[in-house]
Amino acid sequence: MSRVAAAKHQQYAEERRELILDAALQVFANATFADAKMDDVAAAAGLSKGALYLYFPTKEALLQSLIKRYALLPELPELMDSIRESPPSVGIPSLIGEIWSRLCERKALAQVIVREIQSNPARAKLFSEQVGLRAYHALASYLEHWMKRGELRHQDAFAAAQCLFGMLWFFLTSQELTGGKELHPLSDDTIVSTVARMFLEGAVSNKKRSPSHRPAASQCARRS
Amino acid sequence: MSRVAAAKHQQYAEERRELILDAALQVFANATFADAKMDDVAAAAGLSKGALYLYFPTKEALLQSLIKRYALLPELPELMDSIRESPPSVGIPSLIGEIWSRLCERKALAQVIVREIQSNPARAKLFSEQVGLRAYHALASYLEHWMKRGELRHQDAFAAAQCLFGMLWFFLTSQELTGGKELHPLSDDTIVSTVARMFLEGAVSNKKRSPSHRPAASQCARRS
Amino acid sequence: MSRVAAAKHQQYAEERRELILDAALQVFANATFADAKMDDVAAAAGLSKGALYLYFPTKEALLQSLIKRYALLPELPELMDSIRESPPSVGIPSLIGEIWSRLCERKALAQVIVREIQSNPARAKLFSEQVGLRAYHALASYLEHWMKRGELRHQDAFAAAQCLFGMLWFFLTSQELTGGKELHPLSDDTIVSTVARMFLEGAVSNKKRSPSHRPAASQCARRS
Amino acid sequence: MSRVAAAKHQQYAEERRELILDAALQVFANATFADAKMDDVAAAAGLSKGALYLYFPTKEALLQSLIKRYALLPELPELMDSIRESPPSVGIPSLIGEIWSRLCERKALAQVIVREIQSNPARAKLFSEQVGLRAYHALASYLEHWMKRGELRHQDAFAAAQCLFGMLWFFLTSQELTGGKELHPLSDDTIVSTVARMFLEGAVSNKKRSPSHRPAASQCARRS
DNA sequence: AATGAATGAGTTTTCATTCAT
DNA sequence: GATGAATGAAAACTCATTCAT
Repeated sequence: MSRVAAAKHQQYAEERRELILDAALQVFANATFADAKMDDVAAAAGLSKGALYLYFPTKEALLQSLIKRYALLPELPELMDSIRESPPSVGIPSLIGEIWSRLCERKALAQVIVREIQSNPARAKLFSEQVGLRAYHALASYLEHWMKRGELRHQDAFAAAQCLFGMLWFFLTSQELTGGKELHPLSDDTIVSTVARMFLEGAVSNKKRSPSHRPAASQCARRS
Repeated sequence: MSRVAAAKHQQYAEERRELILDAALQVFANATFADAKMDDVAAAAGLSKGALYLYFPTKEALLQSLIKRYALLPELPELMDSIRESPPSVGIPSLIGEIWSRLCERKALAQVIVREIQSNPARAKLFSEQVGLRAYHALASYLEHWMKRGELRHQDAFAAAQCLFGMLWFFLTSQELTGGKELHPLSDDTIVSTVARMFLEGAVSNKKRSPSHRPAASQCARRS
Repeated sequence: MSRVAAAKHQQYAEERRELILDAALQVFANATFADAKMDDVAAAAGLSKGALYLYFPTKEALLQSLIKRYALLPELPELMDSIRESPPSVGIPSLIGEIWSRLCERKALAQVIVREIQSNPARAKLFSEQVGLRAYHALASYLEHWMKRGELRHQDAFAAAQCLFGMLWFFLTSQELTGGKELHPLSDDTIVSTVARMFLEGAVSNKKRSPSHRPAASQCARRS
Repeated sequence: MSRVAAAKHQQYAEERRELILDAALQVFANATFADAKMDDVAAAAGLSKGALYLYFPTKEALLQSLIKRYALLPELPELMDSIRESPPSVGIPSLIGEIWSRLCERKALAQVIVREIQSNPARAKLFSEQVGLRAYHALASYLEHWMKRGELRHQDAFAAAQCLFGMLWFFLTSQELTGGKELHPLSDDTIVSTVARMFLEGAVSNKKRSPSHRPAASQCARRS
């Protein structure tokens, strides 16, 4: 086979894989991985069952490719770079807005990941190495940068990063869980601004807060 | 059968169910529900497979009983009652400490719930009605109470409650996901105090904050 | 479970295994192992497919159990013992008769073994260790015994043993191959006596053979 | 198409078939026919899978062509002709040497045949008619020729022929089975001379044998 | 009430065969 | 003629559920 033909080949195969991964994402999002049938994936991809196995050796490999390829937030490092020099009061709201809109686009993937990762060490490792830690490090390093400059309170940057992700993640995944969509719908704007203010300023009323006298914080600090 | 005998009967059956649910929780926590075998549940309970079916008609019923019975935070309303009159600066850190210790005890249950609920509408409805909303309402009503009194900033109380739960939940579930346990271990105290301060005060450094001029929040509000 | 109940259990399971192995032998003998279906084995055993897997973990394990358990000639060592003191002129014909009748009983097993063993190293090793070598050694040691006493010609005893088995084996397996059954049927007696005489005396006519002058043997020896 | 072009065509197709059969022989020898994949045959032939089907309609047809075309000992009749006038003491050792060297060359084919023929009536018939019987008849007729001349003992010539083939066949196929190759290696010369002497003279020591008084043979004859 | 052997529908995976290019 | 992607029927194996004991 000529070099050109081989390259065409490669590209075709890549398209096929993409097509199948898309289909798999749809199917895995609507049921547990274990409950999802390869038949359904095939049907969703408009292919025969056998064709799936031309591109992925097993069902498990299909899932792992899904986790790897559609990394949850592959663009996070770039996002972080773009706001690195913006102070948190500007950078964080903007960052949260970006993350939220991207997470919403990838809700199905997020669902699959949250469900399938914990129960399986191999998948957990894969996610942690390929996806999870990078995001933490990028955000934590941004926070540390501004802690040093005195804009942000000194604290464990990794823990603070988790607080931020935690709030967003919970809004994302709890909408179905709590029937939030019907019972207490929140607009994207509300979510983003709530998280941003909560992360930056907390819930305490402004008038109750004075630089000289802040019992809440000191108490809290003392407690731990 | 005499009334007394019937009662004994009832009690015995109840004990059996309890025994089986405990076993099921162990088993379901270590694997996906779909991957967990009834054989394993039976073995963990020290019973025969057949005996399981004397007390639960199907595997699915077993899971649903699990979700119902071991509600994730059944004592939350009482907890809220006990701090209702404490101002947030005192009540919130205390509440967070209590919730965290209870969540840690029930990590297995939390894992099962987070995994199995989303993929199945019936289970989601069950959780939402029986468990989820109550917790939100209790916390939201506490927050609203102190918003009215001017201690807390006015905002969507439901959203604020989600922020709080989100941070805790994420710390709970992300430890395995991100390899947090080995790579960046955080003590329970660190977690509790970090969440408490973050919820109350946010991440912004104190000296940067002035009652009269707060660009972060306004910017944030404008942005969204 | 009481010791008695456990023992009963064991025995029951053993009977089941026996039943299944019998069925498997029938099925594997009529088709290649690879072509035989577990459904067919189940049907032949009067059980469901699932029941097979209660007693044998895989199809391959079933075959290997078959090879091990129904060793082709487990009684050969005893047979050899019983004729050890008989001179070859008596012992060999008797031995051949015994072997032949036993082989005929186990024709199905022999077919399975001859087909399935060569293509799979694991099976070949199993057969060689569990079954094959013992038989060779037993016969070879008998032959050596009588070579030392001068009753048998000195030669490689292992090779001579193979000649004997080879003739019998070939009669056994070639009947279907060559259509021997219809085209040139041979009675068991003919086969046994032919092999016995051939092994002891060879094909050369008696009158042509003289102690002083034997061109055949010398020529043969010179050739190799 | 002109006659010439058609002939070229024919020849080309014939070459293709030859190429494929060679590849198939390699592949079928290393695994069971059922376990061998058409992909492997195609790869071994350096062709695409589709091309195989241009020359053989099915996998089964490929096997049957293999059996027919590469008849195990097509040259046996000629060999027999060439020794027809040599007395057995000369002709048999020479014949055995020739057969052995040819069998060794065609070990792969022999393996395929012995495995695949028995389990399938159609294949067995094919082999028997096309290949097996011719060889038997040729050898049997040679033996009968020299029985009549008094050089060989009178006996069933067909059975005697089977004895000869059986010994050789067994040496050929048992080398892997019994681990003979490692545990008790025999040189080609040893095998050929052992079989030749065994066939002609048997195992009995010469000094024990007297023309006038031979209990072994008579006993043997009486027994059966 | 308790058991655990048996069931069989349902799932993943394989591979001979086809056919559009 | 040649290719190899696609097919789909078939097979091994699993496991929730049943039921005779």
